[in-house]
Amino acid sequence: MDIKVTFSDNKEISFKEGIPAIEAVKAWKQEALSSAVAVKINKTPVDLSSPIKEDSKLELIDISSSEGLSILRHSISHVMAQAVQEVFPGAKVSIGPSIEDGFYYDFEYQETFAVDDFPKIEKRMKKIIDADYPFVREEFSRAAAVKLFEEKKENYKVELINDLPEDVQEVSIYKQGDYIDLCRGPHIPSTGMIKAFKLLNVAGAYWRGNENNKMLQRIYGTGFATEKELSEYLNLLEEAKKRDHRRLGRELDLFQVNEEAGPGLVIFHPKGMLLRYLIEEWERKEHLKRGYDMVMGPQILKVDLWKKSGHFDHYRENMYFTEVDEQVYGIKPMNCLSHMLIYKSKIRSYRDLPLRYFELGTVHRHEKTGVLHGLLRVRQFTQDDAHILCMPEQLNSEIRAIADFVNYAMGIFGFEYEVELSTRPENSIGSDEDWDLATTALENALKDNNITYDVNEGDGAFYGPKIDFKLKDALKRKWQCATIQCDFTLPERFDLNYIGADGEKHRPVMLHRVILGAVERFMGVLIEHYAGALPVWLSPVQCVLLTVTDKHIPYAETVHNKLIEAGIRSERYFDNEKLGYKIRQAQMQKIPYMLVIGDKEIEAGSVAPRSRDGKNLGSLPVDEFIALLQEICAKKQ
RNA sequence: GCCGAUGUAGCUCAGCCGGUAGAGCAACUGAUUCGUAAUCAGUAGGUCACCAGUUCGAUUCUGGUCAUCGGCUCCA
Repeated sequence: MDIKVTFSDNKEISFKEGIPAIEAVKAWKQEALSSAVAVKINKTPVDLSSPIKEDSKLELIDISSSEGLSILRHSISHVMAQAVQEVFPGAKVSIGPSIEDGFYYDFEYQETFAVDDFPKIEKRMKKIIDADYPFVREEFSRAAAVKLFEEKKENYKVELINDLPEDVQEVSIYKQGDYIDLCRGPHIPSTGMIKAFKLLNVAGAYWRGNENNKMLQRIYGTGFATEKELSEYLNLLEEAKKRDHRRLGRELDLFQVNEEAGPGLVIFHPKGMLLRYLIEEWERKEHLKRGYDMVMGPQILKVDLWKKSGHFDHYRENMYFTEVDEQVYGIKPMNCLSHMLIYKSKIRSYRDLPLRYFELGTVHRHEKTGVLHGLLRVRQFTQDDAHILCMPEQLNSEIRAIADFVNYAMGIFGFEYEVELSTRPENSIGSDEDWDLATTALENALKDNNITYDVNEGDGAFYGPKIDFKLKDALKRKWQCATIQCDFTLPERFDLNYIGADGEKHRPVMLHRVILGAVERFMGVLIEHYAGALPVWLSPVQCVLLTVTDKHIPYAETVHNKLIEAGIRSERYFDNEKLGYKIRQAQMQKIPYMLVIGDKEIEAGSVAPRSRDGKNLGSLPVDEFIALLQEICAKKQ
């Protein structure tokens, strides 16, 4: 029987039923095959060798597409697994998917793999690639597959098969050479198609991502269609290293994390503190503009209050405690408690709502040692925190206002972000009804505002669901900064009320939210985002005066005073060095403007600005330069 | 917390098989007074992360602790 195949250019060709996709493609466009890794038959990605069984739409998956690349990388991970098992007999395989920038494969092996083993493994991989083994797909019954992997002592694969849903009767396996792996596919036609790959690092990883399970050894690698793309990617990794905020923090003298002081505790140096001050000042003004009240609570509160809020039961392992006069106090890991007490200090009317309490609140959290990371993950940090107490019917507009605020703020810094809705976790407090209400409120607000979002099941806070805003840094890592959490529970536990229009008591709803998140983390992300070259309005030093010789110092002093007077953060660099040297130093400090002062400038009463991107702005009267800088700052550039 | 790696001068890094340490840059001093990314010379600087053990002797070997890095888990 003949079947009809429609290609991507809408051309239709008839074939015998069961013809391999690759043969059909040959009849259509032979040359398209050279860079095709797989095909989609009626939108389902399958191997090029797959038979076409019915009238179908056929699309090629090219190696240059993101889908094609991920198939290629998945295939490389199989080749790596084969190589690892050949080099290290007895190594057990588990899973090996493609990921955003490459792939990994998790192994169990009695000895530990080291980066030094990579050349051996890579050499073996090359051999496998040169042999050009085809990837052969076979269907197995569940039982036969279990038997096969049991014989091979691949207990992780057996576990994977046994955990498949009951209605799954058949599984597919892939072979290349002597290597057999349980895999859904699709794969590239043969190993010879792999042109560029590299193993990157080894790390421990829990089997199935569960910390109660055995830890396996994960080898990370990456692969590309061409050598050129691979080397571009490796260069990018090098570049990313250069903009690591920990390195820049030291080079630009912004902050330190000192072993003597303690892990995860940041010490801000003058320039770092100035940056922080500038961010915080901007934020305070933005909050006042948007109807927030500034408040401030104490750093420690009696343990009973933490018991009342539920933190003691659900967050204790992350908290620090201290004892004063035989009374136990909890050092705050969150700012909400004081804000609750402020609300409770008076009888509130529905006319008072919403109330928006804002605090740059410093909190302490006992984070596990292994997660600490520069400014991005610390044990003491300051949140730009606010708690909004409102009537349920005000939730939607409040959430909208926060989302607008976040959007505005991220726009200032030029960050892209993604939105996630996180739902009820296992260890949580409150009734199902309240969780439903809260989750629906967040969801509706997102929908009403046409905000696209993903759902993150079970990832909410213990007291309520949340909307997370994840922004992307220079290394494409996503960082949670802004978040909105909807909470019916704390108002209940603290018995918060307002008097409604009906004269009766009602329960307000609370939103917890942050815009930048933690100031420390945000600064870390900012530093990487700008590669240390902060915009002028945030630069701790906005311009530096460079004298050509000592005799230019008196004039440069008068210019400096004028700049300082005008509120510009100017620095003097009058050292007895050649101009080129001073420019290099200023350049490495990423100071936005270098003002060269020599005979010409003294004569003209001007400065000669050079921007850090290497442009000379010619000779400019001092007042004009001041006006220029002020204009740039006003535009938050 | 878990897996692995690492810890030598302010920074980046050498230091073979155990005999108490070097380089470049930075710093300091002097000379030089110079026009858009490194002037020259000299000087100083280290309990080799910390604590034990093995040894005649440990930066080097062994064990432990702490910290950092790459991941996992967790998270602002």
